[in-house]
Amino acid sequence: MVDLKSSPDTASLREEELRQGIELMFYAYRDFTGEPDAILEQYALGRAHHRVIYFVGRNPGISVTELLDILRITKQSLSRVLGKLIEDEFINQRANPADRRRKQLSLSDKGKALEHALTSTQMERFVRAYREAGDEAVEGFRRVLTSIINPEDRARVRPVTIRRT
Amino acid sequence: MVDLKSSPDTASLREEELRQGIELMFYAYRDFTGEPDAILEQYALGRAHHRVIYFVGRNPGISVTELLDILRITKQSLSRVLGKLIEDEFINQRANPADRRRKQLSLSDKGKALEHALTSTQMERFVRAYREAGDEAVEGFRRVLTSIINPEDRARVRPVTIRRT
DNA sequence: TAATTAAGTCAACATGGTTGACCTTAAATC
DNA sequence: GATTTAAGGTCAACCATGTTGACTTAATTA
Repeated sequence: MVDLKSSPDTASLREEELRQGIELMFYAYRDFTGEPDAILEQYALGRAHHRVIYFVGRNPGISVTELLDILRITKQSLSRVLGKLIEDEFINQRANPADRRRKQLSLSDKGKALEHALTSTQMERFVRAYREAGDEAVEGFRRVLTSIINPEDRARVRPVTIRRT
Repeated sequence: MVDLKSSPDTASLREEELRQGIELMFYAYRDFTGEPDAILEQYALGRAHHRVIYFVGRNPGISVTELLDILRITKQSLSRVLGKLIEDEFINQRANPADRRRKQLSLSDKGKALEHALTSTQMERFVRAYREAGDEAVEGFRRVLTSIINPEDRARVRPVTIRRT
């Protein structure tokens, strides 16, 4: 437990710092998802489809179960979203030859193009932010956000160890 | 425009760095909202109610229009959520004496208690993360996330200028 | 052969977004 | 004083994306 108040009426500096973190998360996430949402609308897709496209693109050959484990949604919820992406031919599936129950999901060329369009907007946002904030700040950003993630999931984010100079 | 690939087949180090930022945002936001969601369930409230409770608590006397401007949702969507919070007496409203069309929203004692319960879990997550990452990292985290926010909204996050020592 | 696992399906429902039309009250402006 | 504007609210319909629960099929493993 943490003492969040230092006096009855005034918020402590500590509390201000922590609330600032909370608000940064809210506003940053809101704006971070804004541009992709606008693109998705043109394809009659939503944010849920973006997440699937992103993680399939990032993990070619991923199975449905692995995808569920990343997204933390139910199979039924994924199936609606994934079904549409397969039907619209953004995503291909083929059986895993080693275990034919498993399906290997991957992006089609069309899917790769959309993934690029969506992710570009977010990458460009990070390019600007990293440039504005500086290399040292980027390292701090990574350290704090990694610690915000539940310990068991931290390894999911591939670490970038080599430093640019 | 930014060159996001340095070679046709292999993702560049630059692209890896940017994708790492994207994934940190996804996983951190997912876990950051997980604990409050569990508490909200006990009150038959959802994440939307949490956002309203948070920002009304943070800005006592805020008007509906100002709240809409923070949340970026429609009046109709807010009214459903806000209406329930008023009915359940988490939030009080009274007319602004200077302009009686405006309503001043504030948390009741019951609302403050819930706000505290919800926000505590997120503040404790930040306490741990700030401690793990260190003071220098915290400054970097703030700089990067601030730059991720659209410029016109950066001032919404109150800056913490005084450094702890 | 039996049990388990991966995947999928159907149905019903909840939450929290959206658009559009319309109303009331109060304040500001002509 | 009359008109316009602003703040807020309301009703209805719809949509996206999450949930639970029950059940099926095919393939692998014990």
